[in-house]
Amino acid sequence: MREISKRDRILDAAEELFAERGFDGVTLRQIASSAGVDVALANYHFGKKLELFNAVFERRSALLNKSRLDALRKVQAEQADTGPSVEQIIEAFLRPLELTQETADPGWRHYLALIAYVNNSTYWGKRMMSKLFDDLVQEFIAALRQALPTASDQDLYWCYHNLSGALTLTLAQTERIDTLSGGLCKSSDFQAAYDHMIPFVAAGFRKVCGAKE
Amino acid sequence: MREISKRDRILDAAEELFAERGFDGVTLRQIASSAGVDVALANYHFGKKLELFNAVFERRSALLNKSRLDALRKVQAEQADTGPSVEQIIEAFLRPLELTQETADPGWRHYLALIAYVNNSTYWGKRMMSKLFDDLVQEFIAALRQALPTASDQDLYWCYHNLSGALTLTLAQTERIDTLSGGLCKSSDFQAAYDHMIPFVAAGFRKVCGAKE
DNA sequence: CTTATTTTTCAACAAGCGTTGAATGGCGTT
DNA sequence: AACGCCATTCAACGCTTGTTGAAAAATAAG
Repeated sequence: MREISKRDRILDAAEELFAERGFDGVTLRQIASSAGVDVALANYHFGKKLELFNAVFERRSALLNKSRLDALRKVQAEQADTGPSVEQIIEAFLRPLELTQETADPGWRHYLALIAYVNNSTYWGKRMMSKLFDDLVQEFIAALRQALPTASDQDLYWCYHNLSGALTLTLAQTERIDTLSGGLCKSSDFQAAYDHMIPFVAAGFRKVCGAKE
Repeated sequence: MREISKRDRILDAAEELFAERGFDGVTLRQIASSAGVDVALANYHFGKKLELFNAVFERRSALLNKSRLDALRKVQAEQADTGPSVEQIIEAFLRPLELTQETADPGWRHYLALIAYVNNSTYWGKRMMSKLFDDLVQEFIAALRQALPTASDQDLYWCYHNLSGALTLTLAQTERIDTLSGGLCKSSDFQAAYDHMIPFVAAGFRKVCGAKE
């Protein structure tokens, strides 16, 4: 069993704490303490606090984007003639996020909550989301445009906005749905969330963007 | 034209800044400076920083809840025989939030962004959302349960979760959809957002919770 | 073993934080 | 005009913050 380097322990601790309390709600001393290292070590490895935040945000983004894009390419290849259905595209958009549930690493869960925090904030979203996730999103929207040839771009983007919102709240894992439902639904159960989200969102896309009958 | 009291100016400034940067991202000195008052005045009127945060969050909640509940009661009275449709219920849930666009007061916009911030955070959500908004939400879910008599409660709550997510991201007004769509969609245009969200979400509810054909 | 390099800790800095008690101001009542 | 009462400011407190340069420890190289 490989030892985890102190550098990685700092990233892990920062990931968890930033996800829980945001950039300003966490001090470098809390991070260092949680990682079991001196406070100056974060500065040595990553520079300023903001650079540590960026490092955390970027660490897993490439891997995540690749696994989602791979899923899209796969259904596109399988349905090379007709093109993938709306459900298949949304499935490819969401299911790779479950990857985080299977691995033993709890860091993925914290990371997804961090994405939700950034995506829901004007201030942080502008600084961090576009650079890392815009290309991927436009790929998926292009696929949806093909699956819904009668859709206007405006309708398409508003529908994506609804999907993005439902996803963001899921990633945030706020446990609010647990309370509201009296324990019937669990924020930690991504699979159940996506099982419901995929048909929900697909029906929404078809209704708003589908061919008028 | 009535002068705005310094007490209210503090609430307004705090509302705007908390919505933008979160509880920990704002200092009392920034709030005081933005309100044009001394830093000690916030403490005189509201006590600790956290109490000011609570005061901001509670200030508009009763009025907002009333206007949404009134909208629900109205469609329920209009459709006393059959009960309101899914679309009508969701319309009553969302449209009152537009109220904020018509009034000249920009505070409502900041307030809704603050709700989004709180609702998307595990930490703040647990402390602030339930107390003020649970009763209202359960009212709407009860109405939806009646409109969708074949639905299981679990399906119902997951669908509400999707609605809540789409709404939360809308309230956050992150302008991310503006960028993605190349200006075609505007975060500031609540009406366009709800025009698309209502049919989108209604179709989702029907798909997941509707009678199997 | 010695040296060179990287990693980690130590100790401290200036700046900014939330908060407070005392002083000041304005304003209606007597 | 003197009083009392809020509202507001002033000045300062003890504490925590992010950051840094130098010391120490660990690791790698010769």
